Amino acid sequence: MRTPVRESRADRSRLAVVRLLRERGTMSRADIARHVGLSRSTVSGIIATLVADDLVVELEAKLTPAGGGAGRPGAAVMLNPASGEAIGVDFGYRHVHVIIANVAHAVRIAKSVRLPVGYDPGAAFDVAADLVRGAIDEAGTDPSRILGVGVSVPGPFDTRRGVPSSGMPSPWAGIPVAVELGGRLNLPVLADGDTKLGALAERRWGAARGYDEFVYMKLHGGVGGAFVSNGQLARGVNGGAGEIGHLVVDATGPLCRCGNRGCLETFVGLPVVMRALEPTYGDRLTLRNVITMAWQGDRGCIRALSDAGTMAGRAVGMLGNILNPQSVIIGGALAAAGELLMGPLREAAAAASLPLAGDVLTIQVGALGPQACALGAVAMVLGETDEKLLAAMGS
Amino acid sequence: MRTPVRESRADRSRLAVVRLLRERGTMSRADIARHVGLSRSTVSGIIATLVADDLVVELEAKLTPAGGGAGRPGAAVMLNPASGEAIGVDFGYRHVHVIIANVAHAVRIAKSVRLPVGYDPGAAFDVAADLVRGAIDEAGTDPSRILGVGVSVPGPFDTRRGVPSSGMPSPWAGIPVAVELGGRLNLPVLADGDTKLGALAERRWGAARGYDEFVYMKLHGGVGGAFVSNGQLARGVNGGAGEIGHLVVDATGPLCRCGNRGCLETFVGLPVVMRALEPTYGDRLTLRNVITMAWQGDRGCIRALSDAGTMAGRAVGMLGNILNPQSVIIGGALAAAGELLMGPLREAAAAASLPLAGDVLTIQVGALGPQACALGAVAMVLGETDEKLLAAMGS
DNA sequence: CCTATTTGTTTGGCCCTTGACTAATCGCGG
DNA sequence: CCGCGATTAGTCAAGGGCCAAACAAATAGG
Repeated sequence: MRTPVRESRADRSRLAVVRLLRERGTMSRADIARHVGLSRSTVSGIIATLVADDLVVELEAKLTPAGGGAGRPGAAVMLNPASGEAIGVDFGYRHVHVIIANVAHAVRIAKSVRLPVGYDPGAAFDVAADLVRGAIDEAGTDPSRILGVGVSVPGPFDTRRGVPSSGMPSPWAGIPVAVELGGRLNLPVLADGDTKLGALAERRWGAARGYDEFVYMKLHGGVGGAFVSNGQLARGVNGGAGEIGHLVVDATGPLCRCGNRGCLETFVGLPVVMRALEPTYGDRLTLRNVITMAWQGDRGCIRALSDAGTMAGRAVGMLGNILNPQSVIIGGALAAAGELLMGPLREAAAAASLPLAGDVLTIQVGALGPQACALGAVAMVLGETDEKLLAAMGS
Repeated sequence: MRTPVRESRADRSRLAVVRLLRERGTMSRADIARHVGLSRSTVSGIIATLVADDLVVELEAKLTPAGGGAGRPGAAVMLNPASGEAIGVDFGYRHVHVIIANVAHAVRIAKSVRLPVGYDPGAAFDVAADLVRGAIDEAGTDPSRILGVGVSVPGPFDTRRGVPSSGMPSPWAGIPVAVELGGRLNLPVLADGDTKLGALAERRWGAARGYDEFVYMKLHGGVGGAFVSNGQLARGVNGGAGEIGHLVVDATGPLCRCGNRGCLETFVGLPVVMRALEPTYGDRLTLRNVITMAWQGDRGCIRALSDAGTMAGRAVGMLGNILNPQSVIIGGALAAAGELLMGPLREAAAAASLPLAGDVLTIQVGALGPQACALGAVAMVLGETDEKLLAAMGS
């Protein structure tokens, strides 16, 4: 019971080559052959057809051979940057981010608009659609060259049904995101959960490049995450895999809206951290303020960040013990606190880790910052669109 | 950098067919073609070569066509049971189990010997080797027809290095199991961790048949487990993935040898349960006694099992929330307590579950009982041996 | 009996690999 | 500086694996 679509071997090979080029940028034909598992001669043929279709260009630059020392240098080939662009939309905790990137995954435009906390998705679609149109204008891109729009939605996402999962009460639950935004933009739209896309982006272009076993942890308005094992993103049955916000880190802790006590989300997460500082500093505080004040030595801010780090670290330790990843990548707005957060986090994680897991585990800050999820959305579009692109060119 | 071994497409196709037949038993050619993704004509050819090599036999029995109603019935083909047998050895908490099964995965012999708790692996190898030789004699199997021996070792296993992982202090840590037993038996030996093999067996022949997202939880001397997601077993970097014995279920609980407080293993697990009953019942109690006494209404025994179930259920809830599996399978000796354990377990799991995860999660007792790990060892041998078998026959 | 449906087999043709060959570079010794 | 072996990249011809399409066989249902 495989995929019922009958795609020829040739098409799948072309697809594999394009995907590889997308991930690695420029490569020689021999390099491609090694990575994709085809022979050099076959790859040469495939590249020839791709060049004929203007999907791939050959550069003058020569690449040093694989052996390092001697050997004929390879001719660099890459995806033709002019062959298309993809748009990433990230509906965040209180922003919408939009980026446009070309098929070589170079970001050309990045825009952002602030939204009120707890905004209504319906209104946000309108804002996002305007933002996207503005970005397209600004980039001067012909709409026909846009391969698609990827959307990052907060919280878990049910990929099978194509809507945000309706577990916790959320304004996004059950909203057909792709349909809503697709209708407004008249472009193909794909959607997935923010943490899954963040992990995808960090794996392709960020701190988890080449990792097959890692955990992505997003410390933001809420707390979420994603697990990659055997090089594959775990989704679970409903898209709930990786959702670590309600992992219990202290069974005697405060009540959580989920009905348990001491969920990670009751200790970490933007609103919790800010509320802890509110009695002292009032409610006009931003996270950016807190971080700079902490760097300047403010004890309260330091403590708020360090407490969050400690509890997150406990969760990291537990996840490390049961998943044994090579790395845990910390993303989300709180990650901007750097060592103020990561120091206590690492310490707590080390204390909770078994030697088996802890000895190999590295804990890193994500490399893509606030753009991670939007970049993941772009990556999703580029990955999913390859097939259509090739099919269209096949004529 | 794929696998450097160059195996021809033809070999891989043959392998896929054999693997499928191993999993499903008897099938028609058309059925195989659908499942393995090849065309009917190609499968016919492959089956012809396998029949010529005596690896596959065609039965007189006819199978009803896929459409249900009309259509020519298919000819049933299956692996030739006479083409080989595999041996599974399970080093348990205080037993060694040995089984012999043929390539159609029918168990022909099952033997078991008791060992002292905390036995020395060196001595256990001798016992196991004797047991295996005895089983071979009893089965009247020609040693040349034995494809290999699979060994199940307690605790995590580092597949890359081929030895039990050396995280917690364990008499098994670092022992080259395959070499030790292979030297004594002069047969090819493969080894892996007990929980990984238990999960493999439950997935192939037991309660998790066809599941691509599930958690296996072994409640035995220690507490361990395994995660399957996207149809693949998670191993992590060191084979530590799935090791849930030190998942913290109560941060204020008793100290654990790992240095944390309230690990699952401090509440569940055979020694803990028995020790709780020791003041009242003395130390001559066996788990079997406890279970029968509990069924007869003994409040102490009921409570001991129910307490274990409750704590295990908390862990199940947490794992369900972060992994979102379709099922959690409970194996190990404690699972024999049935509803006495599972009732409280299910209740605690339900209380801790988020709706997103809990609504789809089923919690079941493993179907293979104490043979699970030995059967997994057999499955491993059969799976790994296919390649050699085909290579040898290719001549 | 006839149609619809599915299975198993046969045949021409495409995709891919193997092996050999040429091209291009590095490192070495002279 | 030049020549030469070693090594790698890219291309070309021969052959094998696999598929699609057509066909024969076998059954259910009307």
